[in-house]
Amino acid sequence: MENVLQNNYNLTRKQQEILNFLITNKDNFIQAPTLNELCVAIGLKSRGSLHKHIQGLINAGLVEAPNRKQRGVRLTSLSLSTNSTSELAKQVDEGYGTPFVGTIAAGSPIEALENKSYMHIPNEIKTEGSCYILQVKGDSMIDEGIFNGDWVIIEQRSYAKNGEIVVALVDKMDATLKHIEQYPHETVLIPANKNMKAMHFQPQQIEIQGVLVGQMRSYK
Amino acid sequence: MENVLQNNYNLTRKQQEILNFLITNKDNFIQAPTLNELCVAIGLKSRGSLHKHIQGLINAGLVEAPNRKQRGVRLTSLSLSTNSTSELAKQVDEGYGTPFVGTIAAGSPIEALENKSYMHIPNEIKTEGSCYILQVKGDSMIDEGIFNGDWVIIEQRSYAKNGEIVVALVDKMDATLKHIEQYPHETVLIPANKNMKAMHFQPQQIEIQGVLVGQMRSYK
DNA sequence: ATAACTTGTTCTCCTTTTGTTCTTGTTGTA
DNA sequence: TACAACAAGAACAAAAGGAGAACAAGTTAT
Repeated sequence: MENVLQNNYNLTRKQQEILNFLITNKDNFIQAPTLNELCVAIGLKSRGSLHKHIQGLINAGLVEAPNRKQRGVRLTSLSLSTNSTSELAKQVDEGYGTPFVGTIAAGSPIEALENKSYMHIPNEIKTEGSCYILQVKGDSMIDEGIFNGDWVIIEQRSYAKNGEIVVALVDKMDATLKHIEQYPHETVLIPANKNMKAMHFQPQQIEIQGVLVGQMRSYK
Repeated sequence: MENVLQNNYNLTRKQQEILNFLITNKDNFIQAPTLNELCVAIGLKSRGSLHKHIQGLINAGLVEAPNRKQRGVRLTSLSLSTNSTSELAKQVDEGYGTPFVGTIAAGSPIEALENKSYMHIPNEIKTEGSCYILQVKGDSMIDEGIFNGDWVIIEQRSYAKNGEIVVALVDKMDATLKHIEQYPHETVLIPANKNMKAMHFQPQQIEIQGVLVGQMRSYK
């Protein structure tokens, strides 16, 4: 899945990611988020690092944060009204629910649906972040209790901790759902199926497209 | 669409919190609350501290408190009109969802929650019939991909086909989630766990309380 | 009416949180 | 190799928040 945002400004990738996060989650914050809260939500450990990105968004007029006041980061009306708003964000905002994107099978690209549809899923199996749903094809995660035909809820995110289950894009070609272990010189994708072996890659071969946060199954 | 908790640009976090409290509880006070009452309600020990926040709300025109008169704190028409949509309306509008009843563990009665709660689940994992949700304790269905802590959606029903997964009440005592096989002179409950054995009962010992129609899991 | 009590107000002193700026180091790319 | 993007963390000042004392104006009880 490509980046859902169109780049109308000279934003860096990270700035774009943060803007995307702010737009998709603007209704999820009771109060305008502080830098620390955003760090946690986005996966940064340093306020200082985040601040630089926010500063870039402020310069672009997309975000405002009262100088020196401790009142959090807010979107400007500009960023809310321009077409820089991602399709995904718009749809979530309009109350369609969580987008059901398509199917994921080991060794193939994600197969998108012709007509995107939406499901209303409980908050218990999704996160504050921007989430989407895939249907699983195959048995590569069977020991983890993820079966052929199950739906998985994925938080859109480009990083992961070791051991998390991720949607990984291999060589910009094949999408797959696996446990991930990332080391400086190697990234390992580990299926949860006794009959399958872990696969080893160069870190740059792997692009994380999301992290598993929930799962559903129908017995009908 | 927006609720009571909407951000006001000029307010600090505490001011916003207090304003939210006043709005959501405006009908719960017989008289306008005093500073001391608000301290108790909000969790402050010092009137002086609270007064500073109230002063900020007064300056913002959102609250009024007759100067020096001992009349308590009340909302202005401004704050009442700009925040008229209550969260309650939202809940009524959306319906209550599917009841979350309690937990089910092999070999124990269903443990009901004191405060029943509700989840909104997608139609894909429930049926037209009346459904409820249980949280699974234990590993008796692990080979079926139902893990400890998973939620299961149960259609309330007193009969089942052979092979279906049911909530079965054994001897009017213990509730359990198992595959069921019903024969004229015997009812068998079959766990989905290689380490556990099927259990055989007289038909009259078993009472079916529902049939599994869906399952959910959180990886948060 | 007087005393006792409430209540809003102001003040000082204090801790925690937050935004900001820096330096250091890593990584990916032209 | 050089450069931009990015991350982590230290350090700092201002803002936000909290406790409590003191006081004056109103209210209540005796």
